[in-house]
Amino acid sequence: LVNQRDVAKKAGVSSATVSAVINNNKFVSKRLKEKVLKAIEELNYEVDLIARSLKINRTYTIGVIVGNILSNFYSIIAKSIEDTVKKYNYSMILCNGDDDPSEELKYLKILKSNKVDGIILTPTNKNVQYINKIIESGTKVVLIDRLIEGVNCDAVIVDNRNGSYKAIKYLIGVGYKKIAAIISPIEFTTGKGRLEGYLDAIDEASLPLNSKFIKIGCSKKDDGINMTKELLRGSERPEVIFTGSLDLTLGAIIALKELKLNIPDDIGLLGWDDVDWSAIIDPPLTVVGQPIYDLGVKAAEILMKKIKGDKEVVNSKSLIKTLSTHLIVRNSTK
Amino acid sequence: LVNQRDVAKKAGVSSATVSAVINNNKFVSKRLKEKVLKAIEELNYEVDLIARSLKINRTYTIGVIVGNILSNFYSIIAKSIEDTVKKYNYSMILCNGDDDPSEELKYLKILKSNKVDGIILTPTNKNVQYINKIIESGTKVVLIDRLIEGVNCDAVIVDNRNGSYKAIKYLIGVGYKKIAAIISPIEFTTGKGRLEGYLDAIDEASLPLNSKFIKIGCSKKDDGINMTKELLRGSERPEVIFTGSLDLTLGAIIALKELKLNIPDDIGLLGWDDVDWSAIIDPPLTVVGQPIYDLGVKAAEILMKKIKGDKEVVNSKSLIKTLSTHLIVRNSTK
DNA sequence: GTGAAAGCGCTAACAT
DNA sequence: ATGTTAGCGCTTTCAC
Repeated sequence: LVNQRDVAKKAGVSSATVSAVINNNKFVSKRLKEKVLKAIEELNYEVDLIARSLKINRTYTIGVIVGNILSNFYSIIAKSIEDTVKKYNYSMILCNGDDDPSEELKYLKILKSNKVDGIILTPTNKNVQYINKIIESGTKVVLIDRLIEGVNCDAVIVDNRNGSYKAIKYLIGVGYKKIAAIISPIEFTTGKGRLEGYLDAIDEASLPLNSKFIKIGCSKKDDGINMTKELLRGSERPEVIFTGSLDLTLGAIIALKELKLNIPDDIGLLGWDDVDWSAIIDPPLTVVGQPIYDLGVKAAEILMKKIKGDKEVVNSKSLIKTLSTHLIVRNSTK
Repeated sequence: LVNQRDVAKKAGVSSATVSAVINNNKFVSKRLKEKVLKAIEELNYEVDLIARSLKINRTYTIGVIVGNILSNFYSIIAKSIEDTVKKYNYSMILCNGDDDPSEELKYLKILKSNKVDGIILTPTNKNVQYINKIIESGTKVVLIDRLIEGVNCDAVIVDNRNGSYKAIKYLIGVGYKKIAAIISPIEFTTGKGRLEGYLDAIDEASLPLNSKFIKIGCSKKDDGINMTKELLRGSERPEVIFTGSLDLTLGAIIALKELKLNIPDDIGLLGWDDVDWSAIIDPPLTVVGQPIYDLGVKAAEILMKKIKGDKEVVNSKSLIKTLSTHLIVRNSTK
């Protein structure tokens, strides 16, 4: 490995001069600068970013930990964050927390050790202590999609309760009475809010609440498949299913197709998230759409401001930005 | 920040002893060990992985650079790699090369500086020099999905030419004559192979070759949309379109729906890659399926073996593993 | 068994 | 304008 000293030796200067040339932060005479550049060229030298960051504690990269790398929802989030930070000359490294606290912790540690300047994550609710430690250490953090108690930091989320409420209200409006819901864990604010909206709408319409119609579990595709099947095994069949996340929706569709149930004739389906395939599947899906790309953009922008030391943002300890959802009616509901 | 010296001071030992305790690689008396552990506990100390790796040149993490983070194809690849390396107690950080040589180079540098023990990437063909440099520096590399000339390293790919050949042959078999193809750039071995298969099958059947029926461009969704529309603007309309990548397929479907063309009555569609939505869209898609998850598993396993210094793998300079594709016939073709 | 000290590659005072 | 040097936090050889 060729290092700064090798370059310095070859150019006949000190390593400080080499550093100055590389970082362009001190005046170096044209003559020496050229010598150094030439030596760098010839030796094919490259700065060791890791050694540098050991020193300066800054890397110009941010880390992102998402809930489930397989989900299109998180792909879009990741892409929007990267697109945004790229404008600030920042790079992004992505980690798969997999909605698993121990994986999350592992990657939090890796990111911290790699001295990323900031972290954006969809938190599980088990690592608040460590997250606080990271914040105290000076690394900027912003939460996305989910909130957690006990950590004081900015976040950008969506009006979960309201999105869900509007959806169920719509279903009731078009005549559905037996409405089932498949929701992600209520320890997450997403699951909690989406369940609340469901409950509120059912209550408001004075519909009987049937606990057998409510399934709560992890939010991956397979969980969606399983919970849908469970739901349909019951003696009483719902007229429509509301699924409270993208992958839960995907799972429900797969299960319904497998059971050869026609949507919406045999059973209706109202999903969460509007993505590429939402409109092209059979039938096109009625969904609660959330501004996924925007979620990432907003989070990244807040993070960049915090990193740059923007007073307004830095002073407000925990700014929570809530974006709104909107109902998109297509053909999976009658 | 609390460091090893702080722990050493608190425990009344030397920092060498602290290091020994942490790494469990020297004999330390029970008495001192306990003291050290207690100090670590009380100070909430954590090793700085980056400082450590500056010293030992090992991180127990690998880096993955994918072509397009938005594509489900790459999500699956990433997940399968992570699942696999996790078994070896390795972590994975993911970067979005975005099929852009300069982004790829940027992330290659970041990964190298972060001293990842290995890298898996779907290469563009512009950074062979740098990739070779990385390999020479001792970092293990394995290519996935695409091959590039001029770099000597292991790779796992798919039988592109054959997959495409079988698909077109099938189309010809069921009576299609005017067969269009939308393919990713032929500088990539994927695009090249898939085009070859198309050409070979057309040739073998002595069908006239219509250059207007061949569109070659980037492999993102929007490119698929645009090329499909271009194709349909021509005076002569193909009877069926073959799309040579997942996102190209997605784009074609979106474009066709937008143009209100019925699949397969107005025009047939044969796509590439079998993913979650392939079978649930309208109509269910006939596709060339490739073992996506397996691609990642194989690549990760080879990488792990190289990192562990497995003789067999390390000695064979550039082992290319080719997995096979298979045609899945559904309803998007007549 | 344990500790002192050198050094990984870099940056930033400080001295010249 | 350029060089000397200390030190970021860690590991590891070599004394003791």
